[in-house]
Amino acid sequence: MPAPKPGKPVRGSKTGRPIMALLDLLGRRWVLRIGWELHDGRALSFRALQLACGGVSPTVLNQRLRDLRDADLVELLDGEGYRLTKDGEVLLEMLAPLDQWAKRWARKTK
Amino acid sequence: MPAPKPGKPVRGSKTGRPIMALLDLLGRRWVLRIGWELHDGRALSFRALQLACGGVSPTVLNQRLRDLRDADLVELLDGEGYRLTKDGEVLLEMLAPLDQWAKRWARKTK
DNA sequence: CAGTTTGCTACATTATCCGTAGCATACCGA
DNA sequence: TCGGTATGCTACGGATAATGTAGCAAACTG
Repeated sequence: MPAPKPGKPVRGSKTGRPIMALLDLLGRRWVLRIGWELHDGRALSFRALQLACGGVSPTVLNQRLRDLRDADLVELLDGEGYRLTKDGEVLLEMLAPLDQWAKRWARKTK
Repeated sequence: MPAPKPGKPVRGSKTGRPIMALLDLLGRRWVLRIGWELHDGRALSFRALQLACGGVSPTVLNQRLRDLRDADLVELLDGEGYRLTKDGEVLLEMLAPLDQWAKRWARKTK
């Protein structure tokens, strides 16, 4: 499955609405987690990122990184490793409050 | 794979950190989309929801709905169909700005 | 020149998803 | 009482995606 692009039909939507492409992308396995590990300008090498994600298989990791790079959310810097782009940072700042929500969730679920 | 719970080990994390469980849940296929279709208190029948999601197979849809119900994000109301719980609404309000972001993204990607 | 680290690929196995068909229950009008 | 329709949902077989292990080629390091 190719990386979702706004304007193109994606899984479950032929209209090309940007939000649909985004939901498709973010809903792919490991994408949210990868973003989470890279937030706040943190750059990680392929292997460090793999480790941070609890040992994802390099196959999927690489595929997701390609998806994210195609979407201009992540970039590979020579000698620095992978890092969020400016756009990627903006997107992930939006997801930051999820951490708080999750903590409340944990308290309630007990 | 069982529905992720805060406090329990999930895919890629054995620590039980709530955010990890949440990222696992939200990263499952169709979860974000289902939430998106149900936002703002909208209740949809199983079949209407299936249609709204572009014809997802009922197998996965049911599995995801079960995940979401286990997480108390979604509930099935007799005669009303599926709807977000209060917690679910709060979570989805956080994701609302994604729509704006996606639109800017679309403009840039052109 | 051996050892390490880099990003990444190959390959076989397993898990997940998909599409279609269909079941059981409940309602609704004739 | 008999379709017809809608409900939530399951069965099943085939397609697709993810996993785990091994390893390669290039760059750097001692």
